[in-house]
Amino acid sequence: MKKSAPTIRDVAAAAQVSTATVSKYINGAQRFSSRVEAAIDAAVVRLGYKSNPMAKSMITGRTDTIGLCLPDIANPHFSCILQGAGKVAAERGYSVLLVDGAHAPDRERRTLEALSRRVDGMIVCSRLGEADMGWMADIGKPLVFLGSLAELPLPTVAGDDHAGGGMLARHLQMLGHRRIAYLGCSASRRDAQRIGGIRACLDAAGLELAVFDADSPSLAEGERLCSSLVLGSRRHDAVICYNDLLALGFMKEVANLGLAIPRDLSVVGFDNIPYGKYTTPALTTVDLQSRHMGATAMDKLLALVRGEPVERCTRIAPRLVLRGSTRHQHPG
Amino acid sequence: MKKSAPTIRDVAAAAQVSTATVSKYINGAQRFSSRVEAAIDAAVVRLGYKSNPMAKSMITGRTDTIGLCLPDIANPHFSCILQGAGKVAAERGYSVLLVDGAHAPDRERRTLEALSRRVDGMIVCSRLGEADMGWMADIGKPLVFLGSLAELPLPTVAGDDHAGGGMLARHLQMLGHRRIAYLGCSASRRDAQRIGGIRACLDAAGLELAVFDADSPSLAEGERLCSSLVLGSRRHDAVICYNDLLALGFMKEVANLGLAIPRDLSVVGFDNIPYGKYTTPALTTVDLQSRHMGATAMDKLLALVRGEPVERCTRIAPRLVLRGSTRHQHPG
DNA sequence: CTGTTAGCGCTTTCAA
DNA sequence: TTGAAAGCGCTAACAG
Repeated sequence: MKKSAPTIRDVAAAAQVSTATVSKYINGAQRFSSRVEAAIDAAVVRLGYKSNPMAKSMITGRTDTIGLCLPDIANPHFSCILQGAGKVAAERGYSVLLVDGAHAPDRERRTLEALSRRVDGMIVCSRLGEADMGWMADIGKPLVFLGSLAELPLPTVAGDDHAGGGMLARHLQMLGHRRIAYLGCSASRRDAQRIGGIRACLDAAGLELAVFDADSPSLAEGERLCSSLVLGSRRHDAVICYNDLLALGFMKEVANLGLAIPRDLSVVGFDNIPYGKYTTPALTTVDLQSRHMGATAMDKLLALVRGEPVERCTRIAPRLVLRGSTRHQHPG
Repeated sequence: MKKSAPTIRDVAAAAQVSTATVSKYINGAQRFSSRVEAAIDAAVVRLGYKSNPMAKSMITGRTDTIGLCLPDIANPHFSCILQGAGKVAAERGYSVLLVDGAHAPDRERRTLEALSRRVDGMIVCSRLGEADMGWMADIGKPLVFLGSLAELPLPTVAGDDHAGGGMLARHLQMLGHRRIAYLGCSASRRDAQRIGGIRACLDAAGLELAVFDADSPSLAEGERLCSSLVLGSRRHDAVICYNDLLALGFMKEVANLGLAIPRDLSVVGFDNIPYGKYTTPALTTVDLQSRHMGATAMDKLLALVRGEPVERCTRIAPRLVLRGSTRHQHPG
């Protein structure tokens, strides 16, 4: 019976070499005579030696782990980002330490500062306002921010929300819609940019935009707010939702209210989550390329970790995905 | 300018006490005279001292991190499990190291063995057959398996797939369906149990079950296989899908083929992912209580980590959720 | 090519 | 109530 897991010292003793030799050989830092290498290999196998990653990390300062902080993992947009980032990390031999911002939105800073000591770098998507984020720049580890920043000099990966909003607005406008509403979520950091893109387009055409605000960008909120947009005094003929979750909830309730999409109104969203394709009608949306966004962020962060230079802002071009929830021809 | 982050030694020097005192005080392991405590507090603040978690872990052997291995994070069933587990972990001061089994299904063992050295315990959901999982019992860290096991003496948390299948079958049968098909996925470990529960129920009623097999439990596979069930020689009047993803894809394609649910056939699934409620018609399904399952597994694992005794198998009772994709009365 | 020698930052007896 | 000292398992100079 062994007292505990074998250490590098046990291996060195068994192979009749020094611990330094074992260390270098194990880490592939150096080659040795075949006799020595064989002896080490044998000892490792016989003892069932496994290097202790904590001890190693303490010395090297590297953990081969990346922290990923997302505001809501249950939102498919974010699970896809996670999936993309996780795939790249796995390919490069990194693990992912996940933080669900929703669990402790109040002490996000403390959580992330603690996290920063356990990882080689981190990708952060936060609902915090930019003014409350200054500390991120001083976190002491490479950090990639998911989303666009006006002032903060952090490397970012972001979709173009302004452009996406514009695409949606233009599309609806070309379809003949004139009374457009926006079901937004001011708690989310990209809300303002999306609204900006929509307004820029609508203003040019002399159209108004009625804005409604959800408490959270969720299915339930989409349902809850539906009637106030649809049965309100002003009859909107198109609704742009902050994201697909809101849009899905909204569409469901529209049907409950006895109206039909796109006959009575068009509905569109943001994100292109997989489920928007499976509703009836399917949801027209802006594809933010979540998976690609996650992969790109991880790529960029790992470059940063290696000390390579990176461009500060990486933009991922959005794409309009046309489906049944918008009319495909001008209304009569 | 500092050469590097302050260590416990710097704090001890600044507070004029020994490192042992600082260590014990910081960890709350012991109280000291108020003069000493104040001096340490002051030094910590002034120096901005943060304990190095790696060094600590090396000594204590604890990492305050739990490993979570899931087969597909993009599947809402699993993101909900992750969410439930992550919430409990966060509440208890643990971090979650996530492994997406899909990224390296071939070398799952190596990945998890490496992971085991970095965590205090792990929750694993695997598509491996039970025969190829013996090593999990010897991983050397507390482990909770997500799913049921016939032989392996691992603590588990699982839904009752057999019962769930039975509920679905009985429901369809009571609705008057007689030509029932199962769209399964033999690559998934729970497929056999679900089919077993369905068969047990149908056999008793002298009904046949036609079984089809998808390559993966995904939206796309549901779409792909739809026509072969629906337009095949035998006209099934009800289809039980292995999970909601398959069901959603299937339902979409049924509509494309010009048939109507539930008029022409009923469709049901497993999991109760949030999106099943937002299709038209909404999907009748078995709620496996994913979030609760994740939370329960984390709870159990943390008890194990603390060395507390736990019951070996925790079952979570499934619940039938009736919605529009099944007829609510007997057919004419 | 291989080994010696210092520690990394922290906890933990054991003494005082 | 406090501290001295001995490492945890490993890597990183620096010798030879």
